[in-house]
Amino acid sequence: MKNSLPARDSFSEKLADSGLRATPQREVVYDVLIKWRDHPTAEEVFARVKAELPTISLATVYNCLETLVQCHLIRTVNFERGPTRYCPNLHPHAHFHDEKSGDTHDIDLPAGLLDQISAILPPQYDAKSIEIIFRGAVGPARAASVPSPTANP
Amino acid sequence: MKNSLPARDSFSEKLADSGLRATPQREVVYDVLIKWRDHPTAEEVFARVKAELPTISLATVYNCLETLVQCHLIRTVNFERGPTRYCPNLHPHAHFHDEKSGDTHDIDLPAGLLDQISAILPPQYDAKSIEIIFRGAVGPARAASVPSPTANP
DNA sequence: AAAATTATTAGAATTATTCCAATTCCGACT
DNA sequence: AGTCGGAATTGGAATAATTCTAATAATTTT
Repeated sequence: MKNSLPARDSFSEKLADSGLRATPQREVVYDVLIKWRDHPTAEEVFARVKAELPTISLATVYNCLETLVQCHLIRTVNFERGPTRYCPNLHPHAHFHDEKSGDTHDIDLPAGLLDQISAILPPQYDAKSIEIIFRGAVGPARAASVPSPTANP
Repeated sequence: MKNSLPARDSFSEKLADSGLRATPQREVVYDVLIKWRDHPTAEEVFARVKAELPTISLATVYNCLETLVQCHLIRTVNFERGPTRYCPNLHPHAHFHDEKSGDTHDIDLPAGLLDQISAILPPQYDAKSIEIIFRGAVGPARAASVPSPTANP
């Protein structure tokens, strides 16, 4: 079975599209984001990348992150004052911020929802992107229609 | 004609609800937010408030803003890295960030939209609030069905 | 392989915010 | 009115996050 993600190829390609090179630092920064998809801060990325490239500097991590954002390989996430966080999920999705744990989860958006939301804008407004952020709590799995998973494989 | 906004009353009341006082500094900070509804930063609020209270300190502006947020008199707005901005509009609304001018406009939400959006969440997720941010351009009023404005009054 | 370009690095500088300790203010009680 | 105590304000120091700068290193081009 071959990997369905065109990640490695499109990684170099997307950089090349902007006339930039796929350096070891950029690769490892990107790999770290792909591997731990928990919306880390630049400092957290720095800590993780150092395991692989012990001599990398924080400035380089900032540079790489900025570069990857420019090339549309990753996105920034900003809610609450505080450090910017980074997200390699490029599909349209919302973020759910769990106020208890501080964790942020990606929420996939049903097709058409974004169009529906843009429809509320007055005609002069032309939205290039829409960001949706939920804040709240993630409870224990609520007993919904399925009574109990006991008999499930 | 009496003012339809219960602002001044509810201002003192909402503070009192939290056992806090309506000080001149808090009042002027709040007034400034009500008067210029352009989502200013703390520094901008500081500059505006100084016209009225020349001896106020930046620390006090931060304190007042924080206090007003606690009492649900204003809200914070955070998009882009950069300073937190403040908004006295408590009705459910989205923000449209004009990338040309840098201005942020409030967009009223039609009734039911927030419920509809929350409906996309898996059952364990309980959202206390939803934030919607548009980014894009506010163009000149688009000529839609009307072919040309030439003959228009 | 020299020149030119691009990328990385460490540290200084900047920005935004919070912390702290010292007054000042205000309301309750004498 | 005078005093006590908590609440609020203040200026400056401290911290956190990010950007800037100038020097070096790596890669590509000539």
